[in-house]
Amino acid sequence: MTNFDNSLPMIVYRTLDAIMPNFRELFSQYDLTEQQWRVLRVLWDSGRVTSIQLAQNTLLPAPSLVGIVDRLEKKGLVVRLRSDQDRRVVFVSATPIGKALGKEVAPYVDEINEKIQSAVSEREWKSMQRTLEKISAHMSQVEMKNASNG
Amino acid sequence: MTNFDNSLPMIVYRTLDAIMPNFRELFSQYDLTEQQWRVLRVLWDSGRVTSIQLAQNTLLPAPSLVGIVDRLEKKGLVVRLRSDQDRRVVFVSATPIGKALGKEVAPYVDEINEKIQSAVSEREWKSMQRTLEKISAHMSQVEMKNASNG
DNA sequence: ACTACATTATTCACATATTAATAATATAGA
DNA sequence: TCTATATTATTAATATGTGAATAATGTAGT
Repeated sequence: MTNFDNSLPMIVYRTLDAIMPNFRELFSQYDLTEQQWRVLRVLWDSGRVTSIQLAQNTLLPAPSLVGIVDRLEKKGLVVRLRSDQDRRVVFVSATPIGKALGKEVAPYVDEINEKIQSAVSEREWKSMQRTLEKISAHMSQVEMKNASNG
Repeated sequence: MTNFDNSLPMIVYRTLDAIMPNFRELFSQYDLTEQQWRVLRVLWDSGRVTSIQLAQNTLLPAPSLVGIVDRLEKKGLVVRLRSDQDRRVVFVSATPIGKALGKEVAPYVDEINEKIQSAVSEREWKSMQRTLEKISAHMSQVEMKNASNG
């Protein structure tokens, strides 16, 4: 059980359980989900972005993004625009209303993030971040789908 | 963006994206989801457990546990038993088959966990864990539901 | 131009997360 | 005993995650 409770997944899930309700409580006041806010946050300072870039920048899976962007579009916060150069590509961008909402919420998000960081020293924080990045680099399974050409 | 990419949620999600596929790949070989394995793992060395305890020990939300336990029960890996002392309470316990499966998978899970830990020194690991626990303690909103009696 | 393959976004099927509500049961107090 | 309230598990409604498949389009090579 020590083994289980001290595994990285459980450590990380406990952390998320502690911090995410703070964000969700905020976002619900603006009728946003956490994922919807992540999309707004990325579009807000990225101009227009393809679905693939959006997935990378928000860390949201592409199939989930379809529904998330659908709902944001229905609220008038973002728009989709098909590329002329490559008809497969779809650009997503925030509307003025979407950008305004993003900027309205951002200060409160920053506030929560600052409260989180204030729990530990800056050295502890950066150390933790480096440790998690080391682990990520060590564990990422790149396993190129079609690497039969080497 | 620096602010966004370096926020704890994004740091943590990047970590999960790097490590969780390793576990899921393993569990899928046994027709288990990650959540289903967490339930087996807890029941495996906890005997019988109420739904509330199961939620606490697995970190899975109670409403999700209903379906997860349903599916495990359908596979013959766990059983539900209503308490006689308190008819509201439902005990969940692993069947012999469930325990056997848990013990079969466990070594491979340990292997992945060891690989994860091997990415950093033991001092780094414990420091990271302490940092995240500090943050959790700092951010947990206890907000007792009915604290109108004080 | 044609064929084989790659890429992009989406759909599909299923499992889980989130929040609020509910049914069944328990418990304290008038 | 009766009533108000609390507790436990579950259901309901909606949103998202996961993995595989698909439609539309692009590209390289013949």
